[in-house]
Amino acid sequence: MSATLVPVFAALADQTRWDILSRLGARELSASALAAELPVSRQAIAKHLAALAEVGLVEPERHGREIRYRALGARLSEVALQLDRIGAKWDTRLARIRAIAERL
Amino acid sequence: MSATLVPVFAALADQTRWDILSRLGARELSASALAAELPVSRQAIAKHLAALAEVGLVEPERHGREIRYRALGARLSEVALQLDRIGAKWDTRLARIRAIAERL
DNA sequence: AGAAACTGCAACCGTGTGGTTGCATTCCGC
DNA sequence: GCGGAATGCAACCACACGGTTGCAGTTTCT
Repeated sequence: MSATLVPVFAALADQTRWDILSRLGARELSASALAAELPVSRQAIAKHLAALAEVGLVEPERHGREIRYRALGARLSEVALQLDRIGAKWDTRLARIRAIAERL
Repeated sequence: MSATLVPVFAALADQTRWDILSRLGARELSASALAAELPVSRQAIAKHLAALAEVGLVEPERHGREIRYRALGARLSEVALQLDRIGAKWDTRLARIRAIAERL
């Protein structure tokens, strides 16, 4: 059910990737451009972008000789929806148990 | 802004922890009880439960000589809401840029 | 055509972490 | 009170992963 979610969370469980995502959320940038703004090497950025693209959080687009990436908010919202559903399910379960307990 | 979210995603980026969470979503269980259902040792489960409790996804409750845990769906939904907000912000940014581009 | 700039690939390193085993400890029940 | 069943703590291990450096391959602009 949520097995496919784990890789997405793995991708989101890193501060550097959030630094990247927040910048890509504002405007499209290449790996080199990101490396100029962040305190890590371009190759590290490239790995992060590959990881983010793997789970659909980011999308590459050739633009001349550089490749710009953009953050996909729709994908993030999609994950958020699944999370919310799971959380809601847990709570309804508990609510049911509480109701039974009160009846006794 | 989202700095406080990273530890939560780190907690969610593990299949075993999802196995634990899905069981705790159905009913409260102790570490030993979970260890009986999952193919890992009790101590491993205890570590996972500590990690999950650390980010508020799970809550312990003494019940006799055992400690039962329950999954907190509200916390998960809270995270989902923050995620959705961030995703929406990215998309509005892009929409604004597209609007400007079309005007030119 | 050639130089500059950007991307891609590979090897390597240190650390964080999921997992284990072993033992100490606490607490219920007979 | 004592034995058993639960948790807690510590040391240890293997592997994944974030990061680096170095070099090769492409594409563009003059």
